[in-house]
Amino acid sequence: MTIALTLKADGCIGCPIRHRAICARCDDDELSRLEHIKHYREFAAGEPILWRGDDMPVVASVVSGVATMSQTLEDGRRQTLGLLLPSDFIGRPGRAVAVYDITAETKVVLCCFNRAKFEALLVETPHIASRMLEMTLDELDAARDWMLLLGRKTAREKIATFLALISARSSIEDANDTKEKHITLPLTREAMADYLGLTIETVSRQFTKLRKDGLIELDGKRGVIIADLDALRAEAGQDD
Amino acid sequence: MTIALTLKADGCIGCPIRHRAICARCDDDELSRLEHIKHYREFAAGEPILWRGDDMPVVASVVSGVATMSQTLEDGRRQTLGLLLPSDFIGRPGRAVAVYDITAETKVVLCCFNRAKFEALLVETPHIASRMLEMTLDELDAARDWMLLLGRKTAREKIATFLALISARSSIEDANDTKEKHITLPLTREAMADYLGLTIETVSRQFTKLRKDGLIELDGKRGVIIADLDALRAEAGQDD
DNA sequence: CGCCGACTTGAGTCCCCTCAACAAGAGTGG
DNA sequence: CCACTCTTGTTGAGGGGACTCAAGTCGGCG
Repeated sequence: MTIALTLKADGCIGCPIRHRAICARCDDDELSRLEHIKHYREFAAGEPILWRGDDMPVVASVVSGVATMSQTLEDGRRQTLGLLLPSDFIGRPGRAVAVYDITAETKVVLCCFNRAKFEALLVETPHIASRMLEMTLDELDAARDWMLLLGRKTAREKIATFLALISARSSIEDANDTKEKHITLPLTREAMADYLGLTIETVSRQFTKLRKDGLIELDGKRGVIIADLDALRAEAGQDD
Repeated sequence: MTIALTLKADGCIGCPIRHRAICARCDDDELSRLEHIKHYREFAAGEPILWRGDDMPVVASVVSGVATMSQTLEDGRRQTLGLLLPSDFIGRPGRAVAVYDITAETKVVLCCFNRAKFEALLVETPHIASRMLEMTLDELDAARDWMLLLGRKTAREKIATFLALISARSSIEDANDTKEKHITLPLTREAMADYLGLTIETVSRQFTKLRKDGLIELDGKRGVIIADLDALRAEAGQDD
C-alpha cells in the first residue's frame, strides 16, 4: 500500500527486470515515455492485490516477490491459475475490471502504469505491442502445460513437477549449480495445493513420501534440498 | 489433404468467419494482401492435422468444423487443451515447430497462410497485430477458466459445464431459442473425456445420471436435448 | 448377416479427499 | 523467561468419487 522507496531514484536503467518485462525491447525514448507514467507500489506477504470485480485503473509489472492469480467457486474451492514472478505482467489492455483474484504470496513490488496511458503507448510503440504479444503467447503456453498437469497428473507427479519448476526458476538467479540443490519454496502448503489442484494434506503427504524415498530433504517449512534432480524430473511425468 | 473446393471463388468477402477471425479488422487493402498468401486445406474427421514436433510452414484459421489441440504424457494419458472452432487461429508467429497435437474431430476446412509472409504482415499491418493480441488474450482467459474446471470441478460439474458451453456456442449459429434445446455434440465420448480430464466411462455414466435426473435427454450418440438449461448451469458450478 | 467401432453398464479397487488430532514454531504479553 | 495463542504443517483413520478391467449393447456398413 505504501510507495516503495527501495529502488534507488526509481530509474529504469538498472531495474532488475529491465530486459525481461514488457519494456524489454524499448529504446531510450520509449523507456522515458514509460518512465513518465509509472509508479511503484508495494504489498506485504498475504495481502490481496486485486479482487475479481475490482476496477483496474492500472496495469503493472512484477518487479520483485511472488504473487498468485486465482479463481474461486461459490463454495470456496480455489484454483490458482498462475504464479506471477518478477517481470510478469498484470492486467489486460482494454479490460477495466479484474476477472481473477491476485494475492501477494511474499512481499511484492509492482511497477504500475496508468491503464489508459499504457494502452495509448501500446498503439504508438510497436516495441511494446510486439513484446506484449510475445509475453501473452508465452503465458498461453504455460497455461496449457499446466492444464495437462491439472487434468492428468497424479499428486506425486504434480509435486515433482512443481519442485522441478521452482528449481529451474531459481537457477536463473543463483549461479551455483552444485549437485545437491537447495531451493526456497515461495508458497505455503495451502498455496501449493491451490496451484496444483490438491488439498493441503495431500501436498504434505507427498512431500513426506518424496523425502522417505530419498528424492528430497526438507529444511524447515520452506526449504527443500533436491537430492536427485534427474530422478525428480523423471517422477514429474514428462510429455512425449 | 485435398484442396477445398467448397468455398465459392475462394473470396474473403462472404467468408463465414470474415468478421471474427484474425482478419476481422482488416480493410480492403489488407484483406487483399492476406488473400494473396492464403490457400484452403481440408481434413477428414479423425485425421491428424499436426503432430508435436512437426514443422509449421503455415499458420491457419479454422473456417469450418471442429478440431482439438492436445498434449500427451509418455504413457499415453492425454489432455485436450482447447477446442478449435470456426474463426480460431492455429499456430504461433515466430514458432517453426508445433508443440501440441492438432486433430480434426469433424471434417475441417482451414484457411492457411505462409508463416513467414504472415509474420511480415503482422509487423506491417497493425490491424492484424491488434486482432492477434486480442484473440490471444481471449484464448488465455479461456485456458484459465478451463484450469478451474480441470483442477477443482467434479465429473458431474465438468459435463454440465461442457454441455452449457456447447449450448452457448451453438446458439450463435441457430437462432431458434426454444425452451427445449437440441444440440449436437461435436466430440466423441473419448474426445470429451480428454477435454474434461476424465475417462470415457465416467463421461458415459454422468450422461446417464443427468438423463435419469431429468436434466437432459439423449438422442442417439451425438444428440442431446437440454431439458432445463438453467438447472444445468446451476450444476456447472459457477465461479463466484 | 456378421463385423466393427462407439457407447453403456457392472464390479472392484485405489487414490485422493474429509475430518480430526497433534506437532512445531513465531509472536505476544505478563 | 514462560505461558498462551495463533498460524502452519504433519499424520492418522475412514470414506467416496473416479479409475480400471471386463462384459454387454447398439447402430452402421460392407
